[in-house]
Amino acid sequence: MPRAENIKSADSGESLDAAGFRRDLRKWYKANARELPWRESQDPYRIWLSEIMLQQTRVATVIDRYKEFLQRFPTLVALALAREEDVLAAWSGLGYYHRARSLHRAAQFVMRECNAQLPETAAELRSLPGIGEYTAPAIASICFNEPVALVDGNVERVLLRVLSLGENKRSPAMKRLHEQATMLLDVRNPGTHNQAMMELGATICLPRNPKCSECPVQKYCKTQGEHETTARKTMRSQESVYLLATRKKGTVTEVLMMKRGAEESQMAGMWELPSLPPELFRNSEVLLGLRHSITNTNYYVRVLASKPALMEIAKNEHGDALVWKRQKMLNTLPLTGLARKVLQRMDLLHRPPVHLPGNDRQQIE
DNA sequence: CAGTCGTGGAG
DNA sequence: TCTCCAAGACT
Repeated sequence: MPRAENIKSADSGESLDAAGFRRDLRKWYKANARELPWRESQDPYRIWLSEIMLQQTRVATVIDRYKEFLQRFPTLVALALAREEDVLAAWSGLGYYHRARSLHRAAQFVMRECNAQLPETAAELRSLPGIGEYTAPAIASICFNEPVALVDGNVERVLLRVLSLGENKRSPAMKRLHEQATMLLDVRNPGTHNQAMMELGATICLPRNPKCSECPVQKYCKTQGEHETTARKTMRSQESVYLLATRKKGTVTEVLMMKRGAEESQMAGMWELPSLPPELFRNSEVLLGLRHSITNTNYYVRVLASKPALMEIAKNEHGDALVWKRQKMLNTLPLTGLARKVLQRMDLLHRPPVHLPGNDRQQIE
């Protein structure tokens, strides 16, 4: 239990040595910053892309996908001129597909209305689709040196701990976090400072088991890692069954695929394997079984091998949505993450759809 | 403004 | 195995 004598919590910002905090944080960051692909330049398009990809997505997941995406769409103009289908294909498996659609729309807007130059202030950036309260100052500070603070999940956690503000999302303290972040901001190096705050949260001030002994700003911290966490929603379970049907046309292998409706709330317009009613196949022999969790639902997935009877059921269920797709073209489709996983595991998916200049290595098999 | 939107990896 | 949740945005 916190001590009631801790009377400084209400106006904690005042009692913190902001200048010292900034200095120690900056020194630590210069010595310990991870080398990440998006830290190799300040090119606005590249920083922008990285910020969108990193939304609710781990650094380790993003690194390769970021490089591949840049190979495929090297510039803002290249992205703007692409078809949405191809943008989604490059995003396949990353999740939160509205990010890819927004990115694409914003690129088209910037190309047309801004002479292909990204706006340079947080306020202007904020009006672009997909750029919100966090991403706008991130781009503005990193690319254009605008002295604006940001609060992402990392910064929020760092500030709550350093200032001992508790975790109640509805508390007035929560609303003042941006002011606190602004107070701490290094206005001469805003981009570096903002990244340092996030880096601290991502590598030292971890949600569970923070590494306080390694923390460069431990002496400024009121809680020393004590931090309550709120309970999460429990996961639900749901079973699902998919059909994996292939056929040969001469030497060409084809796979039966299905396109999700444009009005679907999840993964609209993306491709997946034809689904079958799970209740009919409780005891069927399974080609592949796996679990796939989406938001707060665990999907227990069974994939069945093709039989004529199953084809009939699928045809009745989905009709014209079913399309035979050439196996070699599958990696150019915007596949759902689950479809990608299944096809990958069945060895039906070849290397990523990236044509590397100067790398004409042939497909294996 | 609370709900919704994906996914994979760590512990 | 199961829970947690990551550089949020949008409605």
